[in-house]
Amino acid sequence: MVDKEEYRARIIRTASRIFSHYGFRKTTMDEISRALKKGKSSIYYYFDSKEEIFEAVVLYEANQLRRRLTAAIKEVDSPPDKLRNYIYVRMREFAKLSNYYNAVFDKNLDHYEFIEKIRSRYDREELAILRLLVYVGNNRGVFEVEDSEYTAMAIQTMLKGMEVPLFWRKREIDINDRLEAILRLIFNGIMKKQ
Amino acid sequence: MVDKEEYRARIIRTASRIFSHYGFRKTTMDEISRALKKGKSSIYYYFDSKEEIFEAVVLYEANQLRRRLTAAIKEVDSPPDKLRNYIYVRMREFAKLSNYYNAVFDKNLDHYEFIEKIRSRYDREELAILRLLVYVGNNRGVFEVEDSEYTAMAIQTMLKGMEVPLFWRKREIDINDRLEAILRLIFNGIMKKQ
DNA sequence: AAAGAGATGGAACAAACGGGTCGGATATTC
DNA sequence: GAATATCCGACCCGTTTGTTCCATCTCTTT
Repeated sequence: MVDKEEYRARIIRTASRIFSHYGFRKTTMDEISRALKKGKSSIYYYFDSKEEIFEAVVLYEANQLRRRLTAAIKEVDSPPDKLRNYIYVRMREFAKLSNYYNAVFDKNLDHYEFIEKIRSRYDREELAILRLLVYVGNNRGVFEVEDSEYTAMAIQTMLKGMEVPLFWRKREIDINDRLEAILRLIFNGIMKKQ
Repeated sequence: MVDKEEYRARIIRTASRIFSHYGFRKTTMDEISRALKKGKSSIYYYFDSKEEIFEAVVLYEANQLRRRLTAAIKEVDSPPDKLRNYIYVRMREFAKLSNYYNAVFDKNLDHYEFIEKIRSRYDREELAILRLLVYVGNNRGVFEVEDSEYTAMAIQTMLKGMEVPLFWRKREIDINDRLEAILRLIFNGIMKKQ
């Protein structure tokens, strides 16, 4: 009763590890159960289907992502450092998550409208974070922008733009260069000239 | 005629990329052919079976490994640096190769005696490299050991010991700590005290 | 342009795989 | 020892996948 929820969590963590490596399609229930040292059918006592596990995993990963991003921001104090940290961690984490995306875009993406939900909620949250960062930096006089809201949206657009090659290209070419370039662009366009 | 061999090489490189990510079992012929932008059946004009491709890939990777290891040694001059470089690169490359191993140990390992051949040949080569490294270091007075041969064997044993958690454990715990510890051990047991 | 070798891919197939079900075994709780 | 919670072996059946066959296509060579 009590530890049923705990066991669900354990399944989620284990499945997450395997999903993130092989994607949804290539991960089998047999593998998950073997990793848990349980019979395949036992898993169905905790979850109704493979997809349900996947949903739970995606939700779990989304929360992890949120945790890490907020941690990255709290780690440093100045707004530019916060922003840089945020972008770095975001890149790193999204790269790790790319297997989920590949899994989703493999085929039949119709079944995964729940991801869109998570996604759009995350978008709103991210925008709020960016807006706050820009706003505070502006107040402290280290940034100098007209409108925090629209600047935050512009930054988010760039970040989203960086996801595309991350999720669609095979060869991981120049990701770091690209990251540096975008950071330079953001900061040179945002930092107060003196 | 001429470029048939070239095309085989291209298939090997492409298949290698996919195999190294998903292992033998989870990699499908369809994936390989799609990555090559060819029909699935066309591949069979160049290779007789999936296993034959896999064999070619393993051979190819073994050669790559050799190349990188010798390069790592040539990169620096002093024997301790050479040894450290060698071990670092060995670790890194073996970690990358772990998927091949997982593929092999998945099931039916009986079919893969050709890997044992490659492996034992590689063992002999590695021992020769280590022996030479220790020997030269000894001559230059930076190492101080009784017998190069047996010292080299001891080092090789340690390195092999490090493969075990790499290939069998799920969570990649403390690999770097372990590496550092082993490096310290080797050097403190080997460096000339002054 | 005919012939023929080199190369390609669509379609079909048998075998294996894999998600999910079911009935019962085993453990735990009361 | 009944009741309940948890686990699993065996099975089902639609799908996947390695491989083959054969019709086509491309490009020399004659």
